[in-house]
Amino acid sequence: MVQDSIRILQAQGYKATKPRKLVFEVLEGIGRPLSPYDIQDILRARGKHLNHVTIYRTLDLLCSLNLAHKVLSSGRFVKCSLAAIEGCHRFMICQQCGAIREFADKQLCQEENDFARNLGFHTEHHFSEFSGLCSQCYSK
Amino acid sequence: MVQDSIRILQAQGYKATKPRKLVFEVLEGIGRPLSPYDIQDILRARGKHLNHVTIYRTLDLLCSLNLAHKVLSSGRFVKCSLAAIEGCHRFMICQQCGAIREFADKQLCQEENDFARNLGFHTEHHFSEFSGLCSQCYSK
DNA sequence: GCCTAAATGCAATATTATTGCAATTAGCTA
DNA sequence: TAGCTAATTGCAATAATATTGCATTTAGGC
Ligand SMILES: [Mn+2]
Ligand SMILES: [Mn+2]
Ligand SMILES: [Zn+2]
Ligand SMILES: [Zn+2]
Repeated sequence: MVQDSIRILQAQGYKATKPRKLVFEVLEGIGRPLSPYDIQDILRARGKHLNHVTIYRTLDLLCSLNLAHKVLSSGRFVKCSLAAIEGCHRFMICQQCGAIREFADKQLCQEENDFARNLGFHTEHHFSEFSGLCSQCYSK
Repeated sequence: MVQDSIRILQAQGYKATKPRKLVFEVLEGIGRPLSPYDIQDILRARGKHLNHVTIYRTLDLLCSLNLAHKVLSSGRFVKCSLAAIEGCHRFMICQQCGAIREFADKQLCQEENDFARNLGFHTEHHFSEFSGLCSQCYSK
């Protein structure tokens, strides 16, 4: 819900502004990764006009609060679908249809952290995206 | 060695051109991730002038042959340091000093593939970057 | 040395992202 | 509810990153 996210913003001392609500509504409603300019176009089509700088700033804020994520392999943004689930949030992305699914797994993270630790590296965050075929596309 | 990589290019039917050697020399020599324009600047300082389009095209080629990789979290490029090692190549990147280390681990890949498979996803490639502290920076 | 497919350079253009500053607004307080 | 103020937004300029089509050059085979 947009409402929930807005409450989180406010709880952190950020204002619940109209532009922020609009950007979040788009991310929530569309469900797939969008570039800042995609978001601007979608809003324009709805008769709402936002400066792209505002959109960038809003996305930065949402990402900093883990309410959204930047998908690095495409440079686009999605709403986080895992709410308050701890640990690093990852994506599986179908290279055929573009479907994206977010997941988290503590054990996987732990194994990666341990592996890195053995090499002397202290991990604070994982970026991790799987590319492949979703079940639908695979069965074709 | 630049020589080895050039041989791989040729083995695939690509020409061993001067621009390609120059770009590869820079990646090899500098050792840390560089943007296409960084590479252009470095070459310019050495009295060599390459069009940025050529650099982009060379980097695309090198990446397609896994002789280099794009580090997605920064958008920069590094020479592959794992030569012919199978499986997906990952990075650990120190957020303090920028040191980058490439690694591969079959078991980690297998566990990730299995995990995704359980969710119905058939993985073809992992993209994965760890962010944290290298041993040097950690001990400070 | 010649030939040709492959690669490069160039110019234009598109896309993505950031900055400083003036104008506006959300949320607090009286 | 009106007024206040820090936070936020819009605007304009600019930077950084990336792609395209086409004319020119070049590597590598003959
Ligand atoms: Mn998430
Ligand atoms: Mn590699
Ligand atoms: Zn699919
Ligand atoms: Zn370090």
